[in-house]
Amino acid sequence: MNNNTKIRIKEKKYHSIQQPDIQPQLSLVQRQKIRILLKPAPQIQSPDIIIKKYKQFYKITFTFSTTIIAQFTQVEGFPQHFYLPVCFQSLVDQRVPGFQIQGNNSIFEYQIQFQNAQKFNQLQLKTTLENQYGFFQIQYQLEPISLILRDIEQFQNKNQSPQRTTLIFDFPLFPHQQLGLDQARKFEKFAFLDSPGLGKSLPSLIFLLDFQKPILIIAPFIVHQNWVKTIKQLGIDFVEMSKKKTEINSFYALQKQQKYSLMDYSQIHKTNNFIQLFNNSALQKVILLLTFTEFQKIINDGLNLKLTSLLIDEFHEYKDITAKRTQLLVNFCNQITNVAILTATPALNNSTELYSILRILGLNVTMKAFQDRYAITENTKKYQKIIAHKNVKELSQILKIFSIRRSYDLLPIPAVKRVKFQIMIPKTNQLSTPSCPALLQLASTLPKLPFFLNFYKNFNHKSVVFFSSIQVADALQSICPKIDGRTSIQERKTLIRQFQDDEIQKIALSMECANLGFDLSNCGICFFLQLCWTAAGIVQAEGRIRRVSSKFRQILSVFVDGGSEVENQILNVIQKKGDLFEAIYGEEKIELSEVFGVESIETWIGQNMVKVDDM
DNA sequence: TTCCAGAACGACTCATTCGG
DNA sequence: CCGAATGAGTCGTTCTGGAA
Repeated sequence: MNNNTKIRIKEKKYHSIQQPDIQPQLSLVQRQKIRILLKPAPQIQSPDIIIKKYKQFYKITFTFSTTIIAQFTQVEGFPQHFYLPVCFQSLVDQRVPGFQIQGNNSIFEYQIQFQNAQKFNQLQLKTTLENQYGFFQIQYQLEPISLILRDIEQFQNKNQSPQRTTLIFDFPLFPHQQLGLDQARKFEKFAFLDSPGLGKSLPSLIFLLDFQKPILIIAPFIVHQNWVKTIKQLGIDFVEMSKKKTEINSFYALQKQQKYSLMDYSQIHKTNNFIQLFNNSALQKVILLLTFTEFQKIINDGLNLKLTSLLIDEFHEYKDITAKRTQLLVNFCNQITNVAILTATPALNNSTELYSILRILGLNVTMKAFQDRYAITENTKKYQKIIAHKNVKELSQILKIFSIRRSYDLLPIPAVKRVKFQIMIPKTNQLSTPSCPALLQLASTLPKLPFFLNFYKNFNHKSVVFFSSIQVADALQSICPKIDGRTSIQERKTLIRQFQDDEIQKIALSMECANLGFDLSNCGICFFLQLCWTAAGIVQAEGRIRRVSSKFRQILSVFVDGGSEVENQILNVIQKKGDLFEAIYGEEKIELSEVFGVESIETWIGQNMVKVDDM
């Protein structure tokens, strides 16, 4: 038996170790309904913080001497600890050194008393809370008392000895990135929901670095390279130890305190005493880059990661709260204090998709309560279908507290011109409407495909074609290179590089693959030969060419239209979904401005598509 | 509930490298 | 030189998302 064999056996042993799952036993109080009111309070004097447990309720008292009481009665749907950070934050903002909470289960009444009444008056406070947080439209439900205690404890700690040190990095942030970071820094858990291309990764990483803990990054494998790049950009010290396999695998755990080290799962295997390393508080400077499955493995191995902070990239992959992986993440996030969520498409289809974001951020309301409040459902024969949204303004206000979303208007990126490109198809070619959705996409495409292929063969401008069925991909292959689910990562990179370097003029991209991290800023025209089912998908796809680094002032987004019924159906679905986006974030809708024929496309391009450096 | 497509992964094969 | 270890590539499975 040689040395290597020994190591392998050791690792297997380590994997079989099952650590007991230690879950804190929370002492629960009954949920109760409260509503927020403001009224003047009598003057009280007492300097100490007292937390007393009675038979039926807890009484929590902070510093006294105040003139305002916020009373909470009759609330449904939200936990109290959800608004407590907000209260705390508003107090911190107003430089109020202390306040009081009095809670009483039996009479369903809570009180928060603010100290230092001279600095603001009742009206001011009410306006501030209303304007900033929509405080008085939001209704809350009480959480387990231990969570309230935890929040208060955190608040105490923060005020007495601020745990958070703000790190300064040389790398300059855009103003909007700085703004996002500033808002995030008021919270322990935060969601970065900016539009694609606005740069979410840097601020979110800095946000977590502040906490001085090991950082776990969960991201799809394909964007790992981007993260390595981001981390390098920050100028964080780490040492490259090996150049085997791929670039990703080339960073080994560096067991020195002064430097950050970037690791991935394969290195955990290679590090025998990883558990000891990770649990050692001295090892705070580790950034662990994982795919979700690797993360799952680590959790199953029983590795204690409770002292880490977590960053979840492309969070829309976890939006189904019933999915196993989402459940796992929610449970894990409840045990740790610092979480950052990143996604550019928080709500693709309906408002309930925002639920898992709020769960990760600490909301503990049931799915049913959330759905009742924010979605309109319709009972079909077999299942409950969500057909529309309601109370979106309120939901939007809640989201604006714990997350930040900005869209393109912040940046000097090219405007987008969306047009319809009409292809006339002989009527006999139209297929009957199939029942299966995937076939629906295909059926809408097949009749126009020969015409488009013929057109595109002679189209001599740099452009991208988006498709969604592999059959279409195979057809397009005869004209230009394509990237779909079957293309390997290496191949994708090569193609993208060649396209950016003008070696290839035309390229076909699958809508699904286009979601992740491609930068095609050297191109100004995209064709949608097929559509996906969501407005956000289209924006994402356009986002590949519509970037800050783009060489164009205006990009052309062409919807290839065969004029069939099916296509109109799909477009309707997309536009309906766009409404939700607009209602929550006030973003632009997908609307087609003009109908172009073959000649008018050429003319328009000739007149408008000018590269910036040609001007 | 159904179906299809894609992502990720494990199991497997095959070729190459390494240690004794 | 042989067998074990390692790496690359392929195939099938599982899970998820999306529509009706």
